[in-house]
Amino acid sequence: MPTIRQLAELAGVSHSTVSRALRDDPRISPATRQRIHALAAECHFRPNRLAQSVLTGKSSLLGMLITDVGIDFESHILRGVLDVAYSHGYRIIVEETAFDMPRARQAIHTLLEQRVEGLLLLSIHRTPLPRSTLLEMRSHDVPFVCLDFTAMDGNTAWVGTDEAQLGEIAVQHLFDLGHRVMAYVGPPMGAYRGERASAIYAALRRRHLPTSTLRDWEAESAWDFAADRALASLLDQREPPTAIICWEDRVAARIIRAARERELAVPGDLSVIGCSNCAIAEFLLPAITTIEQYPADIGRVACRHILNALNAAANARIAVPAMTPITPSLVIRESCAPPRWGYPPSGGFPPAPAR
Amino acid sequence: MPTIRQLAELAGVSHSTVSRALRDDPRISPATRQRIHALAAECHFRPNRLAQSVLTGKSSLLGMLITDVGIDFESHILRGVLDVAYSHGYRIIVEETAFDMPRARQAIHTLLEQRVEGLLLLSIHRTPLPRSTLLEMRSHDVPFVCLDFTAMDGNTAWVGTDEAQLGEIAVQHLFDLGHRVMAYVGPPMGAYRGERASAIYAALRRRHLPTSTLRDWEAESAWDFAADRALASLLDQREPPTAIICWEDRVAARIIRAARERELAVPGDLSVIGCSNCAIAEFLLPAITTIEQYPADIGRVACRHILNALNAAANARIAVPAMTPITPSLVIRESCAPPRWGYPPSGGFPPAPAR
DNA sequence: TTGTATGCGTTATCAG
DNA sequence: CTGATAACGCATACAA
Repeated sequence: MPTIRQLAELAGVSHSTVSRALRDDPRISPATRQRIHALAAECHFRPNRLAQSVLTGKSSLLGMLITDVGIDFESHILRGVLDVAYSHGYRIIVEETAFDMPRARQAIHTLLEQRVEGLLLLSIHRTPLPRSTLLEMRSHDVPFVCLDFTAMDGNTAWVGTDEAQLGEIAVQHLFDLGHRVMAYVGPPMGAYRGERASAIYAALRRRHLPTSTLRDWEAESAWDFAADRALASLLDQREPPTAIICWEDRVAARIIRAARERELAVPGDLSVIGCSNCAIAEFLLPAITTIEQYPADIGRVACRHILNALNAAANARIAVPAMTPITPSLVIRESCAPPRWGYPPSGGFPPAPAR
Repeated sequence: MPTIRQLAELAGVSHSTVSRALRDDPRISPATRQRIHALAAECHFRPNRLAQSVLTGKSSLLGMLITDVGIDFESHILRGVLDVAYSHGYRIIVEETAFDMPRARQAIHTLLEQRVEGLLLLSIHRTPLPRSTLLEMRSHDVPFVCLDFTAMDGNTAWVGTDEAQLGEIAVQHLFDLGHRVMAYVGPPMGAYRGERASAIYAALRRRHLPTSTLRDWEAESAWDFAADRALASLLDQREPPTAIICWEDRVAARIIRAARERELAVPGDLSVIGCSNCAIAEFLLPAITTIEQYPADIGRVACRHILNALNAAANARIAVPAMTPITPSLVIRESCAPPRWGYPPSGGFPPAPAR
C-alpha cells in the first residue's frame, strides 16, 4: 500500500496536491483530481487514518465497555450503539469487563491511549459506581455515559430502562386482570439491580396491595436461582400470589416450568409476566407476556448523547449531563389471565392450589 | 493531557529521555525514571497509541464484521474473539453489516484505513463468498479469517461448526433411541446455511433411512417460518417422522409449541432436537435436547488464527490458510425419547397421530 | 491551481 | 546515562 508521497511521485505532483485531490478540495483542477483518484484506486491506496488522527486530534473512535456481550440485553444495546455510530462515521472498540473493576479500569486506560473520543459504560459494576470512580472518570477529558444500571448520581449522563414505569406497567396489567396478590421474583431491593424490586413494590403500595416479599432469592449470578424452591416459598404463604412478576424472561421461563411441574396451569392457576422480551419468549407455550425494554434504543440514545457532547465541546459549550430513562412497554401474550377465582373471592381467598 | 514534550519541559529533560523513562529503558537512571513516572501519573499522561502506531506500523487493532450482534450465536462468537484479543493486547473494532454486501465492503475499507492488522468476517454473506470478493480480500495485505458460514473455498482460513459431525450426532442420537423416520426443519440444501441439511441427509442415507424432505420451508429470514404449517406438512406424509431435527433451538421451540397445540406430547409422540443450545433451552418444559456448537471457541480459535498469521508474517513465513471445524457435542435434556411404537412396528407403521 | 515548509506525538539512531 | 535530530503519514498555512 503506497503512501501519499509515493502517489505524488507516481503522479508527478506534490504530496499536498494528492492530499487535496483525495479529499476533493475544490481548489484542485478536475483533471488532476480525476487522475489522482484513478491512480489511488489502482494502487489500492487507503489514507492512513491513524496519521490523520494524530494530526487532527480526532480519532473517530468510541470505546464501549460491556460486561458480557453474550447476554441478550447487552448485545442488543451494542446493536443500537453500532447503528448510530456507523451512521455518523464513528467506529466502536468493544471491551468486555465481566464485572472485574480493575480490568475495566485497565480497559479504560487502554482506550484513552487509543484516543477514543468518548466512552460508553455498560454495567461495568454491580453497584452504582463509587464516587471516587466517577471523579476519576471525569478527570479524563472524554465524555462518557453510563448505560443500564451503572451509575445514577444525577450528575452523570445515564441512559437505561425507566424502572418506575416498568413497575407501574407490570402491576397495572395484572391489576387490570383482577389480581390482588402479586409477588416479584428477582434481585431484592438494595441489591444489584434491586431498582426493579423497588419500583414494583412502590407500584404495589400505591394500590394498597400487599407486598409479598420473596425471601429466598439467593441467586449466584442474576439468573442462577432455584425456581422450584422460590415458587414453593411463595405458594406456602397464607395469601399465595395469583400472579408473579419476574425480573427477566429467563426467570419467567423457569417459574413457568416449576409451576407446571407442580401441575399448576399458566396462566390458569398462576399468571406470570417477564421483562426484557427475550428472543424466544414469543415461541413458548404459553408465550410469555413481557415488558419490552428497547435495548437497541438505549444504545442509540447513549451513543447520540456522546456524539452531542462531542459537538457541544467543539462549540465550546458545556455538555449537560442528562438522565435519559427509556420508556418500556407491555407485550401482551399468553402467560397472564384473570385469576381463577376472581376478586374479591366471596368466601375469602381460595385455598392454596394443591401441591 | 500533556504530550511527551510537555512532560520533558516540566521535568527539565529532553523528550527522548521521557520516552525512554516511560518505557522503562534500562539506560535511564532509576532516579530520573522514578521522577518522570511520578510526573506522568500526576499529569494523567497517557501515551498516544495513534502516534506510536503511525511510527511502528502496528495498530494493535483487529476488525470484526458481524451480521447481527443481537443473535445469540454471533454475540457468543464475539465473546470468544474479545477474550483472546484482550489477553494478547489487541483491541477489536466491531462493525455490523446486516447481510448488506456494499456496506460490508465499505466497512472493510474503513477498517483498513484504520490500519487494523487483521480482519474477522462473520457471516457477512448469505451464500459462500464469490471468488471475486475473495480475491479482493486477498489483495489487501491483512490476514483475514471467515467465521461460521462465510466462505469455504479451501483456500481461505475458516473456522466454524463441523456440520458433518453435527449431522452425525443428531441422527445417531435419535437412531439410538429407536427412531427410524426423521425429518429436518431448516434451510434446505443449497440455500443459505444449507450445509446442515446436507450433513443430516448424508447421515440419514448412511443408515439407509428415508430422507423425508420438508418442502415448505419458506422462511423469510432464517428464523421466520410458519411452524404449524411445516409440522402439518410433515405429519401428513405416509410415513410421518417420529422425530424432528431443527436447525436452531428457536425453531425447535416453535415446533414443540406447534406439536402441543395439536395435542401431541413432546417427547412422547414426537421427539424434537435443536441446535446451538440457546440460553433459555434448558429452562423450558420439556427442556430442549440440543447440540452445543461452542461459539465462543469458534471466536477464540479464529482470533488466535489471525494472531498466528501476524506472527508468521513477522517471521517472514507464509501464513497457511487453515480450515478449522469445531466439533459440536450433544446436550441431552428432555425433548427426545424413544418413539411411542418402537421399531419396527409389528403391524407396519402406526397411523399418523390424530390431527 | 499547485508546491514548500511545518507540525502532530511518538520512537529510534546517532553522538556525546 | 542523556540529548539532538530524523522519521512515520498525513494536513494545512503560506508562498508562488
